[in-house]
Order: sequence, then structure tokens, then C-alpha cells
Amino acid sequence: MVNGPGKITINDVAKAAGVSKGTVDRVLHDRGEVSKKSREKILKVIDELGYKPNVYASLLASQKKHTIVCVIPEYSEGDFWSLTAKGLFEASEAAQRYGVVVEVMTYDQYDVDSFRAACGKVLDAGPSGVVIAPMFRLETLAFVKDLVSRGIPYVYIDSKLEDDGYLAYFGMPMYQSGYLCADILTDGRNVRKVYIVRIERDKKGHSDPTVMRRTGFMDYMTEHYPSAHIVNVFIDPKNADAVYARLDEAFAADADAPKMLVMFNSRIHLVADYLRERGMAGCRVVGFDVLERNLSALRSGHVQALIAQHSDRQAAAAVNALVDSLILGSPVPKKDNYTQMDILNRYNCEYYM
Amino acid sequence: MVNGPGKITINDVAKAAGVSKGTVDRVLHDRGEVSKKSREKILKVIDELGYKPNVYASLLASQKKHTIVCVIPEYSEGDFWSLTAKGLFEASEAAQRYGVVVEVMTYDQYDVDSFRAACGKVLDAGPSGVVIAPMFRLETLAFVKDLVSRGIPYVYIDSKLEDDGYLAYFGMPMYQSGYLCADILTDGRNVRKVYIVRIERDKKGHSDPTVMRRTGFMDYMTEHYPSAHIVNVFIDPKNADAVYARLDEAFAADADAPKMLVMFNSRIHLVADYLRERGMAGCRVVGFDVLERNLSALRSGHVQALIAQHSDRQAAAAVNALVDSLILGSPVPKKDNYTQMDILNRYNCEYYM
DNA sequence: CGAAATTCCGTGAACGTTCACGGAATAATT
DNA sequence: AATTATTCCGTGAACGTTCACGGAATTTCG
Repeated sequence: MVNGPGKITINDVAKAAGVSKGTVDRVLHDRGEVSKKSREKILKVIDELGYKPNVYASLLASQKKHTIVCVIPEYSEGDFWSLTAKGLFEASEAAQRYGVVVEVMTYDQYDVDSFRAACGKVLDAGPSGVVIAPMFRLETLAFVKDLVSRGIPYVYIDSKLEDDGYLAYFGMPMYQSGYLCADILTDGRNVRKVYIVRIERDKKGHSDPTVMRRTGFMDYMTEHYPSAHIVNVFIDPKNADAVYARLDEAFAADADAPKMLVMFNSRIHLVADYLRERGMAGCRVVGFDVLERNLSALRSGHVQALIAQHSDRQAAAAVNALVDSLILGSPVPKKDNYTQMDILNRYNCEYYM
Repeated sequence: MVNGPGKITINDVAKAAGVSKGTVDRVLHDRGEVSKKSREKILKVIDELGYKPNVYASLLASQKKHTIVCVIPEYSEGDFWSLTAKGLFEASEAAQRYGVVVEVMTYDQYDVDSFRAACGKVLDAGPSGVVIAPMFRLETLAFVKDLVSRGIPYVYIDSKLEDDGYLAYFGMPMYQSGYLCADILTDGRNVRKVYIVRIERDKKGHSDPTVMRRTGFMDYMTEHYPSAHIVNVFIDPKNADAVYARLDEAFAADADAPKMLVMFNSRIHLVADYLRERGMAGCRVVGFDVLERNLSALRSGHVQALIAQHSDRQAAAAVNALVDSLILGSPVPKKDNYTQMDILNRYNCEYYM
């Protein structure tokens, strides 16, 4: 019941207060031009009658055009960010019902300048709210400072920064995901050596989003397997041959012993491909995120477990939080929303999406 | 990136189709009194223009009051059904925005008559839609027949029956959850014996909701561990002392060997309590559902894993599906919605809710 | 063929807000 | 006191639907 049982309208309030609905509306929206006396009277009447504005009528009448702009890394079919994009599009559909337009703006996560450019375009678009998946610390901080100064609310997804002007955050607890990963990988077994496959990337201006995850992983290992040998292998994901060469090289010492392998980003499928190619069985392999390629590695048995998050839901939740606060004026219930970490294996992965 | 605001109104459609908005409205709501020709033309135009009705205008104009009644087993703080109830209340809040009232009606899951009574009250309330968590097969079938005859849509949660008049179903794939459970319990270990702890319940008129789960479990075992010995232990959950006695008795043969234990309902905490009481360590224990008591058993290490479902989200999804179909007239996208099976251990359980 | 029945459709008044516009009342200034 | 500024407020037209009403067009039938 939108209006409560009594169905009290703005007209009822106006009548009871001896003014017109226009005046009531003015105090309702703090639009000024109302004498102190009327104002107080109206407020009193509103309270007494328990008047609750009708959201539909309000939304209908105020043809406000809200735009929410989302800034995320470029994506292509099947990769990590495409899932986030999917969530954004879903939320966009729902938001349309409220007359809210959702725009997605992408940037090259390996190119600071493209991020700066994207931010500029966002500000030009004059959005009512912003969703941002940050990859560059300094530039993001500068950007949100701009947003704050313009009174534009923003919410972080995926990871957040240490400022606290954000309306909300939706993402995975990174440190804990690394800790959990180690537990799943080792799983009470004997552990002599663990390979961490990492990506060589252009480090300048770039903050590795998985660093906390690695920290969590390492902490678990030093707590539970202090004598285990941790080997880092760096690969260039863009060059398949080089990947294989690197792994061959790393495994040369004990070629056919079963291994423990882990990656902290979404590319574990690279490792799975390698293992299949080389016919290596019996390895214990754990990775992150539900890309289609990772799922098939899970099904084929080259990966034992994936730790996943519903980044589509996170994205949608971010948009919804913004819509709620923008349109309905409802306060955001929780600022930091750590989404659950899902453990996927071959038996439950089919029901994940 | 995403469509602009729904600029297209019913008037635009009317003009483009060469009719009046009244006629368009009639086809939008299947209110009849429209010639086949106009109808088709209008439908075509709607599709071409991508017309989306403005929910708010619609809600404003049609001062309809919808009520959704949910029939679920009685619950109390912290038990399985309280989570479902929580989801219902959350959805209720959202539904209020659309002027939809959500009512929850409970019945004693061990008493057919109370279920019958609840159904009667539901019908009296004259709801626009019903959410139902069925426990009694025959009575539920009779009930939904009544609903169908009155044209009241209903959706199943938790489990469903073999009729197919339901609008949607939200629940866990029970068979697979048992299969998964066996995989997690055994986990590549040697398995000689597994204890299944079950509940003695008054069987009359009662269909055990976990039977499919048990079947899945057993299938896994015969496939992977054909020689394993499966022992069923029956307990009465209401009598703690008797539970302990029964377990003592069952374990008498090999008292202090580490055991594998499993329960297919939400009461694994009973087993955990027993193990703590008896100081038995090193057992492998797997159960279902995220009751607070189960979570603390997980934290304390007496339970290794829980298989969980977001029954709150299922409940909310059920209400939302009904709201969508009632208010927005949008068809339900999927009839059978099998929600994901979450694997919880001590490292990821804190982020589950 | 004409009247009655039936089918189909347009009209316009709600629904409860928002907000621009213009005017009344009051205060400030000359 | 007359004029001008300022403050305050009422009016009414949107916003995009829904749906009752009445009438036009078409069909049916004697």
C-alpha cells in the first residue's frame, strides 16, 4: 500500500493546512518561497495525517532524466569484464522503468590515458551517478574528487580505494579469497611445492588488482605450510607459445611429478590448456572467475576448483543502489558489500549461472 | 550505449497504428473488443517502436490493490524456514512500491490439518497470487487445483510437485545436491564406511523432501565407492539425550576411528553438538543449509562443509516473479529456476549472507 | 431491406504529483 | 503616499496510463 491505509494525498494535506497543494509541494521539496508559519503548519499536518507521497505520481510528474554512467575496463565476449557488463545491461533494463538511462563507458585497463579520457567524457555527460571499477589509483582518486565537488554520487565495484566519499561498494573480499584459495588448493594434502602463475604486465601507474589476494594466499601458506616452496612463474598471456615455453622451463626440474598450480586472475584456462596439450594429469589446479573457458577446464578435469563471484550481480546491485538513492531517495543500507565467494567444482558448476 | 529513456508512449503507438490509445490499451491488457487486424497491427508497431509501458503511469491510473499470499511452514528464529521468511519480507518491501501487499501464512509441517486450514484461509483472502512451499503432496495438489480454477497464479519454492500449472519454481536441484555432497564428503579419500543420520518422522501423509538428495548421494557412492559401507542412523531431533544414545550405539563397534557423517536436512548441528560433547575429532562431516547453529559448527571445525542455497533469494525471486507478472504483465522468463549450490567451509562462510 | 444485435473503437475524465506562471500581500524605498 | 521590490502563494497544465461510456461500423436475422 503505497499511501498507507488512509490514502492521504497532497490535497488532503493542503486542505487541512489551509493552503494549496503547490505550497505543500514546496515544503515537501524544500523549494523555499514558503513562510515560516505555513511551513510549520504544513509539516505538522503531514505528521499528524501520516502523509506519504505517492512515488508513482511523483515520478510521473517530475520527468527527471537521470543518467548513470558506468566506467569499466574494455571487455570482449567471454572475458572477465563481459560478465560485469552483462550485469550492467540487466540493471539498465530495470532502471529504464524508472526512466533512468544507464551508459557504459570503457577504458583500456593497460593505458592510463584512456582512463583519463573516459573520466573526462563521464564528466561531460553530466551524469546523476557513476559506477566505477577502478584500476588506476591516483587517477581514480582525482576523478572521484571531481565527482564529489559536483555532488555526483558514485559507487565502486570490483575493488575500491581508500577514499570514503563513495555511496557504496560491491565486490569480493580479496584477501580472504586468496586465503580460501590456498585452503582449497592444499586441501589437507602434503604440500612441497606450489606454482603461482602470474602475468607480466606493464607496471607503470598500474596497481595489480590481485595483490591482496596473493597476500591472503601467502599468509595461509606460511601459517599452514611454512616449509612449502612457492614458485612464481611469469607469463605473457598474449603469446601462447611463450606461455608454454615458460611453463616447460619452470617444470623442467621435476617434469612429471603431479603439481599444484594456481593463478590469481581469471586466466587459469591458460594453464589448463597447457596441461591438456602436454598430457599432464594428476595436477591440482585452482583458479578464479567463471569465464566459459574456465568452466570447460573445470568440466574436463584440468582445473579442480574455481573461486567465483557473481560480478554480474555486483554490477547490477551497484546500479540499483544508485537508482534507489537517486529516484526513491532511499538511503543505501550498507556501504561496503562483500559478496560471497563461491566454490565451484565439476558437480555444482552447471547450476551457477 | 543502452537505450535512451522510454520516450515512446502509448499515444505514439496509437498514432503509428492508426488507432486510439484506448484500443492500444485494450490489446496491451488483452481486454478484448479489438479486431484481429488492429490487434496485429498494434502488436507489430509496439514491437517496431520498442514501446515499454510506463509502470508508474499505469500504477497511478489503475488503482489496483494486489495481494500475494505466501504459504510456508512455521518457523522460528534461526531455523531453516526463517531464512525463507526473511526473503519474503525483503521482497515484500520492494513490492510495496508497486502497491502490492505480501502476506505470509504458516502451517505446521507435521500436521496436515493445519496445512488444509492455511489453504482455506488463503482462498478466503482472495489473493492475486500465491507462493507455496509444499510439504503435503495430495493436499497441495488439491489446493493448486482450486487456485487454477480461480485463475490465481502460483509459484513453488523449495520443492515442487508434478503438476504443471505453476507459474515458476525456485529451488535447489535436489538430486545433484546429494551427488555433490557425496563428492565433498569423500573428497578423493579412502572410504570404508559412511554414516547417514536421518530423522524418524511421522510418515503419514508426509513426503520426505530430501529423498531425491539421498538418491543422488547413493548414486555417487555406488559409482565411486561401490564397496563402501553405508549405515543409516535414525534419530528423533526433539530429544537430545535420545540422539546421543542412538549415535553412541551406532558408533559402538569402532568407537574412536575417524568417521564420515552426513545429514540431508538442515540439522547437521545436532551431530556437531554430539561430536563436541564426546570430544571426537578428525571426523569428516558434511551437512546442508546455513542455520546459525550450523555455521558455528563450521567455524568450530566440527563440520567441514555445508552445502547451501540462498533460500531467502529464492523466496524473494518467487515474490518478484509474481509481481512482475501481475503488475508489469511481463512473462516469467524461466519456469524452473534451479538455484546454485553453494559450498561453504570455514573460510568463506563469513561472507555468505 | 430494415431493424436489432454485435463487434469494434474513440473520447475524456480520472490518478497524485511537479512546477512554471502570474498575482496578491507585504515590506522597502523614495 | 505612491512606487518599487520582495516574499509568498494559488492555479492549472502537464506526466502516461486506465477504463467507463457512448457511438460508429459491421453483422445477423426476420
